Amino acid sequence: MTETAVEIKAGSKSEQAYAAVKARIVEGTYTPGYRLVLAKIAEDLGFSVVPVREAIRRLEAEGLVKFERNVGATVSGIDPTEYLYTMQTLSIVEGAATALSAPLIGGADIARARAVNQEMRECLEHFDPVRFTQLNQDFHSVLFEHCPNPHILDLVHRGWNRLASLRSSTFRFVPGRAKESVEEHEALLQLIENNADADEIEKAARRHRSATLDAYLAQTKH
Amino acid sequence: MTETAVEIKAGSKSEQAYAAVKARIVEGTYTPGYRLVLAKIAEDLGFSVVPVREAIRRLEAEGLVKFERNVGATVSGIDPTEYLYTMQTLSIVEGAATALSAPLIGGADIARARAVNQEMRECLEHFDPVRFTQLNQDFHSVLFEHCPNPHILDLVHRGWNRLASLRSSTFRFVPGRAKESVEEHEALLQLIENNADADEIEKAARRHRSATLDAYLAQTKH
DNA sequence: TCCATAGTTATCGTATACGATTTCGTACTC
DNA sequence: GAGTACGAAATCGTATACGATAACTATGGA
Repeated sequence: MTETAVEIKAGSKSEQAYAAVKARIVEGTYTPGYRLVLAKIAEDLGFSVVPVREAIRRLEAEGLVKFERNVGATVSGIDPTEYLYTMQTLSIVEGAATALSAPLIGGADIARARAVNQEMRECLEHFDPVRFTQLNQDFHSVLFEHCPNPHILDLVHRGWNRLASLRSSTFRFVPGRAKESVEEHEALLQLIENNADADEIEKAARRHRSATLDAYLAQTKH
Repeated sequence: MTETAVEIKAGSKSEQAYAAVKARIVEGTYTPGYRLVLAKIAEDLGFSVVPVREAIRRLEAEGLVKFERNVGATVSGIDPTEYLYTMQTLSIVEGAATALSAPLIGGADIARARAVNQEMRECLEHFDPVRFTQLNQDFHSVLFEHCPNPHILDLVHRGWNRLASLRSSTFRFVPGRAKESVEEHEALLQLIENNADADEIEKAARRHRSATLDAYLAQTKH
């Protein structure tokens, strides 16, 4: 009886394993290339391998893990090509998510987003890439929390997870982009506030993402 | 030695099971609501339940199957809300896929697409909804086969699979839409042929999908 | 007659076990 | 010394087995 709550929260071992491994990947404990040995993970968690296998397979479907037959699973890295694909896709689904959410975003949401954005500005000055990246996600979460289409929202989240291993790399490697980003946030908020055309909002949101991609490409091309 | 080819083709049992069940769902052998009993499927295929479980989980991740803990798996149906979400998402990703592919589509591709579209016209006259739906997919496959972003292409395919259970329902239930669709195909081809603006192509492709959704909504609203 | 409850059955969830495959290391040959 | 072949260790893939959970059925009481 006393443990019912815990059990409900825990869910099946397969799900626990999924959540555990995913968390380790997203938070960076398991870095790209890390070899995920089923038996080892199972032992760590105190489970058998069967639920762990299921978890890995699920992560594979989300692109976080590469699972090769009779060889094993490794944490997916993001090579430049993958990065391009992912950012391009994110640009599209974030654009759509923003446009769909915009009419549902109220004054309180805008205020919250502004507060987050303000904190991001401060992170710029104190040079705190980790917090900046977290806040960046928070900012967009505020925009998307009213998104009327859960499928699209799901695609956004998958993209974010896929990029998780690059945590704050843009901030570090593409100087100036972070500052631009903050300004684009404000511009986006104003468009939403003024009930701008859905098309215009979508384009702005898209560009916000693809500009980061472009900055990255410009940086790495030589 | 003689069986190597077969084994390679077969892949792991988990994959075989995935392919088998997916095929049965997409082709309509398992209709929405159908109860997928692990032991039964396993027996059918001659496997044990473990690889079948993995297969079902994968299908769940794609939205084709609903898997409830300690209850079992059923083939997902598409209620009007789900349909809306899926079509809206498809509209977005197909729009993007078309716009990205357009510059890579050559004269031969256009010709092929036109031939398919012509056959679709004939299906209209002979009233052949099944073939029409197949050709419709073929048409778009021609457009997308050069898509430079495999992630986006994957999203398109997932959407198609998700709609598979509704096979040809639009044709049947929304009179006139099929004819419109064929005309929009031709218009789309002309835009691509004339190297129209990417934006314009994207919008046309989007509208092509969302018009079907609108027709459906208009039909069901009363 | 209808509802509640206890027992039964069907099905799921996971552990364990073992055969299959790959990988790595070692010894042997050229 | 380099390359090949063989063998051992690690790891995966799947079958089987069993405990846990939920759905079903039948029985008794209101």
